[in-house]
Amino acid sequence: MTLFTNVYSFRKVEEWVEKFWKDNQIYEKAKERGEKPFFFVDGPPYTTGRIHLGTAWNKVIKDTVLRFRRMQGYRVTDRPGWDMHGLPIEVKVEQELGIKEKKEIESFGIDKFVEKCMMYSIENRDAMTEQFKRLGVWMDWKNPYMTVKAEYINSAWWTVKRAHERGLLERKLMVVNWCPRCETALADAEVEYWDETDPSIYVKFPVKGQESSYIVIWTTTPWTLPANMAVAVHPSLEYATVKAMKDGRIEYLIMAKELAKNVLDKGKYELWEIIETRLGEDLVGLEYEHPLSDEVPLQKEKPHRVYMADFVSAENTGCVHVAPGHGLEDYELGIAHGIEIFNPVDDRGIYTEQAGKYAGMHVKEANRVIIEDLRNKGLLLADEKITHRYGHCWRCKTPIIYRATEQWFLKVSQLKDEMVREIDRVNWVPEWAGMSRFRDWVRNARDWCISRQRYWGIPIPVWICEKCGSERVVGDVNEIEWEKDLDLHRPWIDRVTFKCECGGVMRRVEDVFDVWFDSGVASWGTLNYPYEKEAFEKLWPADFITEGHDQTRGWFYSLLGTSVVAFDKAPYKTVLMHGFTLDERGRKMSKSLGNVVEPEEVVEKVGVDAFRLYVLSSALWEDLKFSWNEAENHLRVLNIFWNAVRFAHTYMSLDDFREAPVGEVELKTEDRWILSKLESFVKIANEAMESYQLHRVVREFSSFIVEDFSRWYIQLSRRRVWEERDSPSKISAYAVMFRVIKKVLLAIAPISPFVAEYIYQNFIRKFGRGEESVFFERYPEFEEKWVDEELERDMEIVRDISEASYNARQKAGTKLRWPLRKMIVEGGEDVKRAVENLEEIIKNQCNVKEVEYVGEFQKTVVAKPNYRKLGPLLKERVRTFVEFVESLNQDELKRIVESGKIEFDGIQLSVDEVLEIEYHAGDDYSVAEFGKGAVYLDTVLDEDLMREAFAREVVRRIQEMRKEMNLDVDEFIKTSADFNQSEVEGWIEYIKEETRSKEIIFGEPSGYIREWDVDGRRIRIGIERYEA
RNA sequence: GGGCCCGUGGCUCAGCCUGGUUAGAGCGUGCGCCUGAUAAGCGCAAGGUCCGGGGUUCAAACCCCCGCGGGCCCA
Repeated sequence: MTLFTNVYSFRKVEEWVEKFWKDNQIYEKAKERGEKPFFFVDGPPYTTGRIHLGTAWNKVIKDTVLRFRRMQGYRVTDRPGWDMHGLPIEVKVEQELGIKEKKEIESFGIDKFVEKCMMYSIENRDAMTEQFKRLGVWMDWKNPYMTVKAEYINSAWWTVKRAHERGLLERKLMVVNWCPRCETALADAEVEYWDETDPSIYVKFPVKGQESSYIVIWTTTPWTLPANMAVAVHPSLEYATVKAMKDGRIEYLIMAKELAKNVLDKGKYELWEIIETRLGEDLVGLEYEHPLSDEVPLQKEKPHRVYMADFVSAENTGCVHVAPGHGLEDYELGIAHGIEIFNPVDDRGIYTEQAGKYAGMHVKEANRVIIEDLRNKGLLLADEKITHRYGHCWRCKTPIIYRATEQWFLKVSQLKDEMVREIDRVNWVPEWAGMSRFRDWVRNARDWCISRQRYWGIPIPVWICEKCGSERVVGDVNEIEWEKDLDLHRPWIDRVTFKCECGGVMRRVEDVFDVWFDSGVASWGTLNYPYEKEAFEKLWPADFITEGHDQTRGWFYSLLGTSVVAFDKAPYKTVLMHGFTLDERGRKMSKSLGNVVEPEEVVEKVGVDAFRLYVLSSALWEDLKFSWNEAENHLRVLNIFWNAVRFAHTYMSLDDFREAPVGEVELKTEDRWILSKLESFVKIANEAMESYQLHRVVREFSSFIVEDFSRWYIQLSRRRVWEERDSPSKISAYAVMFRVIKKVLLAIAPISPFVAEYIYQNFIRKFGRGEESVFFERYPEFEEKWVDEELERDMEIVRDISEASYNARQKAGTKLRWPLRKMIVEGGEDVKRAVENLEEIIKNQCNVKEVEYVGEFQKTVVAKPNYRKLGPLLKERVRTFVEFVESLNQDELKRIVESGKIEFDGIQLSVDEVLEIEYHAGDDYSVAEFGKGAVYLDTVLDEDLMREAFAREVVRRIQEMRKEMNLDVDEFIKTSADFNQSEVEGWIEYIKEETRSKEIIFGEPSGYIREWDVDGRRIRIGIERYEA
């Protein structure tokens, strides 16, 4: 392939570079480089089988940071991780096998089921690995950490043992989120909330021994009523006993006073009055009969009373139905007062025999039956529907229930202070990610339920003696016999038993870990600690981790929790929190919305480098609204960069250029300027990379390449590359371009590695010396000695002046190709200095023969009377006023304008009102303003200028024709044209030189002939190859 | 209901931490220009209640408070 094709073909670049890296084992070599350790821990993606835009973004950030650190000379830990256990995969495998219930898994065979899960997760891992590689992510793909491996399981077991030793592991009855389909406990983090419509009922609980007297409660979960054990009221809330009539019957209802009207309306009571009020605390001890005691006979035996609780609020009825087996607050109240924790619901969400009439019924269908029963018994005060946010299982989307069950907990609520202390020591990017968001989350931390009643997970390493109940926590996989990773999983591990000191047999508890616990031990699991100790002792804690903001409550938290349990220390030093990927309108990407953009599609369309550049182009912690347009824009930036390099490459090749230090060549002003800008860019790039503000690097790169290098420096320098061989000015231009390209390349190599490596190999190493790979270079350092801030400021002004001059030309309709005699620049001292220092550049860029600075341009003030205002004011004197104004000379006018007032015939008038003031630069000048001044362009073309302009028009057209003929850049031609020689008199040599014409014949054109229209004038030009 | 974040031309985003000329860029639109890096590029123009309101200040897109809208997390 041609090394620098005229169009930047990212696909060819990627292919070439991929092959280069592979053939030369570049990654493997890079991995072995570096001195100081940089310990990175990969947040393990769950093995779903496909990466999405967010996962791609995540790994691109990681890869960029790691490449940057490598270029700084660090020895980087780049082990990727895979989160392979857990319900999501179990659910997928169940679907594949057509399994609907948990017990079918047992009949299918836990061993076969778990093997399937293993296979499935490995297949997914492989597919995702390929996707990540395609994004240029350099990680140790051959040696990832996997939560299913023995070494990793060992890390988890060891951690639990540590918790056990510190008294932080506890088995207790607790109300937990429960998925009745998956038949397991769920962590808070595994519950998803969305709107659900449920019953909203008001129920009357008969007060014991008082005819027609009731306590009114409200609930959205009628199915929990069979387990009702108490009613809670707020101690300081005012409660009323209401005498109410409905259908001719009188009832006495107890509820919060302020809510009574609302409740009674719902109950359609015809008449009512408050007969008594008392505080909640005075209701304590009041006994009532269970509303379903006929249906649930067990309830007849149990006591039911009113208790007070602070969690009660003045909503609904102010009396809260308490079922300690089905609610966390209920449970806590129950424990505090010794109320029985009654739970007549089994793992599948089906009532047990204890539920009497409802036994065998699913709780959700029982809702309806219970409501009917209450209605029939006259205990249903009102029956409505409510739409509210309700929790669901994150995997199978089944609505969760709350159940009191025996679970294993890590007592992290005891470690809150330590965790907060550690959070403060971490460098959070952005700062608020840790300081506000995460701190709040940790302050509310509850004990972490780490047990799940499932199959595909790390088995909880606790064995309990059947006889004496003593516990053994295994902290090392080698305490048991095993050969392969699967042996450590269920069901094989369940067959392992120990002999207890008492002579009994110890069996493992059947639970497996919450998957969040798996990834929570990653900071040492990735180092195989404690299976291997050396790396851990050298590296831990992590220098850097990064994940999306959902991981605040997820991985950031689980890592911190396990780490404080095990080491009383945060496992990371810097945490970068990034955003979510949304669609262009800011909505979540989802299959149902049909707005999912796959990373592959993007890479297909704009290439890996542009993709990476794009996703790193805006603040990382903000959500990324994916926009095709923006992605394509970044391809455009790379294309400009490519063209700039191609430009340099073309001429350096022709001249066999060899790298020359810019310190040893004669620099022109523009050279010193671009070198200064280059250093400013490098400085920002370093600072931004170091502080993980990757988007600043991207932005500075784009603006430096597009604005400074391509649009300005190369434009200023193009003529120099056409100078004769060995011209010092040409060599210095080459030297400067070489340095600029090299430093810029190195600076963005971590972000866009393919194009950087390509240019490095085919440009830098062609004209200069270099390492085997761009990634073996040091990240470019800021060299202050090249910075010239004054020059940068001057040039900024010059660019403004040039732009203004283009503007002025546009107004006057004078093409830039036409030379003009003179331009006057008006402005302050800084403008003066810029014009003086950079006069040549201005003349060149603005195509003027002379540029002159003035502090203030002499303008003519023109005052036009405003007749509409003058008429009513002056009536018949208007005419004399106008004559008066016309009689004023320039000095007088200026004075009047300055003072803002004009005296006429004894009255004072406001200039703003009666006159319209205009400033005329003179007909020959076209004016345009810029930030710090204005330019006045003399737009008159005299005959000399006309000839030059025409000559340039001709040159331009001959060039066009050369290109059409596909001539080589340095090929000579013979030119003929049908206009008169006198029209270009004085410019013939110029035309010959510019177009490499050996001769010009004025007469009938020959060779390749074209007719042109030059500003309305028809001319014919012919060119042909010159044969020497 | 609570915590955190975001709200800047039609669209995507800088700027806000550290207040200070006329609030920038790209895309899109219109009109031009340039061109041997040009299947490119460049300029100009139109387009902004910087979400709203209040406060602090000589001065607020920026700092503070209160709302509104969106996102994430939680209850």
